[in-house]
Amino acid sequence: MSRVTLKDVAAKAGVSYQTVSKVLNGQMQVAEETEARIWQTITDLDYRPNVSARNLRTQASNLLGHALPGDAAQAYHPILVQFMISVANAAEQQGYHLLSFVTGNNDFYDHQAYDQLYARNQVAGFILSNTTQNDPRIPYLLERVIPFCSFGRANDAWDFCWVDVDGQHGIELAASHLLDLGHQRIGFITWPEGSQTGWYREQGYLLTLQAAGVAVDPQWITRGNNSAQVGARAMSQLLALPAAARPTAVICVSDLMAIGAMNAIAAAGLNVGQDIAVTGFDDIPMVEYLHTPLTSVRQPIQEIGHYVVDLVIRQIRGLPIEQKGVLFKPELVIRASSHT
Amino acid sequence: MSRVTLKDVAAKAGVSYQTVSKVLNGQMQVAEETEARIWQTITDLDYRPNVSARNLRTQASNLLGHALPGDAAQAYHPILVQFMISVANAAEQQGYHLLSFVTGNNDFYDHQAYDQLYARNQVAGFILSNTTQNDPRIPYLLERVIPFCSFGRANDAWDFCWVDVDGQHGIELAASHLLDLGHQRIGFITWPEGSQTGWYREQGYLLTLQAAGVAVDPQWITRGNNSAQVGARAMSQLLALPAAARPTAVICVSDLMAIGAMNAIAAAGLNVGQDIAVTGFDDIPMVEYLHTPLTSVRQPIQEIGHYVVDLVIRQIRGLPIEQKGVLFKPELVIRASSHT
DNA sequence: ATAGTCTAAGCGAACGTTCGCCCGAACGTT
DNA sequence: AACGTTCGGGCGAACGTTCGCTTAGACTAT
Repeated sequence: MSRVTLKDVAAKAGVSYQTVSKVLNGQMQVAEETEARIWQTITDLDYRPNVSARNLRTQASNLLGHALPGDAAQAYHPILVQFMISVANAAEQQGYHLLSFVTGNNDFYDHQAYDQLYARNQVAGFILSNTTQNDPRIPYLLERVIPFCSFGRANDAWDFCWVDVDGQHGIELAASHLLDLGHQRIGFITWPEGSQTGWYREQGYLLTLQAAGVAVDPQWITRGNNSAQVGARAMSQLLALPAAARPTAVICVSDLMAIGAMNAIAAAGLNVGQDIAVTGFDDIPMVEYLHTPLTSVRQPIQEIGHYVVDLVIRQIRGLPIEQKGVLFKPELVIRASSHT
Repeated sequence: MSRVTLKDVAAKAGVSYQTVSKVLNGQMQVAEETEARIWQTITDLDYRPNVSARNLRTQASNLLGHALPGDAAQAYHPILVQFMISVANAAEQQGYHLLSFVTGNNDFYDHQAYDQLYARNQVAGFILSNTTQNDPRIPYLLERVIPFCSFGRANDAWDFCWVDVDGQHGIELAASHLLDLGHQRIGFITWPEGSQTGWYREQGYLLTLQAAGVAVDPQWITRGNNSAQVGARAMSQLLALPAAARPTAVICVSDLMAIGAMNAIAAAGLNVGQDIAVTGFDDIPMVEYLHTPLTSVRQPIQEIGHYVVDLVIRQIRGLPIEQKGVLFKPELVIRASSHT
């Protein structure tokens, strides 16, 4: 436990403890000489302010809450750790820390846990990830005027802070790249309808092909949950199409699905990159070293984390916010899976 | 901010606020009737105790610190998220929360951040992951009598709390399985020397082969960092051995390396599972759906997380600890990569 | 009837800060 | 010489709890 307090420092420096507090908080009403002496005493005694006392007095908290998916099995969100790291880094630069919690009863979007943490003054605000369309957390937090920022968009009608990656642009990059390579029949493996993220990416796919004068065959679009298994099944369906309709390239909305698709291609005796081009999304560390290295869309996760934190803290501190929603442009990392 | 306090509840219930506190903390000196009335008032007003005030008064904290690797690039620790989830779950069952922090200056084992958090009374103890041999954090924390528990062992001479997976046993399972299938020349792709985790796993490899009467050729053992790239390179080296010495099966100490090895096998025109058997370690969600599904050793990460939390909290609360170090047995999940 | 025990609840204090207000001294202005 | 201003620093109070001690009243035992 932190033994040395303000009073100890004050006693040794020969001032009142409130004066020490002033020095710590930079309220410049202290003579330079005195201030220097106090600082010296602080380092001499290795004094550290007590967080609870400070938070109690200021009615604040230096913690930002971030929910983890409560069920470990469904937890395969490949860039979650990277996101958390960038968030933690950014938060710490501003004197905040990250509180990771799981929501009860396997219900990731349960607002109880959010309510609890905020009402008890444990956290000053929240960072949301895995945001979905109609995400119930958002109206809940908005209504209570609880500071938060989401990684990911939700309903357009809701006026809240978010940062997202421009998935439409990411898929545009992939699609343009494939068109440039001469592909005309391009498949699209995506999530079930209703996914907002999926919708944006699909727009990128549809609009780019349309702009290139390619008529999209509805059979080219296959949907399923985010798993390699679904990717493989979807790819098999595409391969089963008659030769005239069969895609020569496939865009996947996640690396996981792309890996499954590549499996299915190999299982069918075809070569990824030569017979069929494949692109993924996320650029998880492993895809660089797959049998055929995977072309993938990389999100600027570092910047996103920093911006998310900035937006929450601005709300907490009551600072002005220029733009409530911000899109970051991803980049396309081209590898052999789309290059021959 | 939490508007309603003990005094508000007390006023409405017609008692002193200290009495309300007694009810909250179950100090049974309150008449049943009064207690019921107070509980009713608490729910009526939706009262939540202020965490900072409580922590200040009790000189405690309800937070457990856990360091994330500060550098996102090296952060590909596939089961880290699952570990965190199990830890957060277990902690919350005991009224604690998880504070995730990054250590400064890309030095994961920097003790400054630990010191800072503990001295400021921000956390009550720590959970260590990515523990290494000679891990400087351990003597540091021990010396200051800061409660902590490590996921992973370190120096045998150090007397501290840890929970680990029995890697030796895990590799024994893999090796026995391969021996049962008739393999005699079994390669081993592992981390550089000096890794304690690697050493245990290597023991499992060496002892199992030895017990089966197989003389291990030193050339079968290849080392490198934990990446698919290194796995591929190591596998290429093994494949380049003269036919009489070339392994017919390979045990990898991580799935990532196993994936790299499978790449190299495919690139050499051979078939995983038929020409060469491969096993991994971690059983990350994806390996089930690779081109050839990967046989892998699965760690009971849920139990590990719960036990780690239990050990820290016992230290914090001064409860007895029966056993300072605990090993959990992993299981082998057999798939096609070692099965035909 | 008196002393002793028990129960329910109240009260003051403290945890370590920060905040706002006050005050004395020194200085400059008219 | 009287007055306003600034500067450096002190002081009391408060944030919302928990803890230990005290006490009024009721009950029991002698």
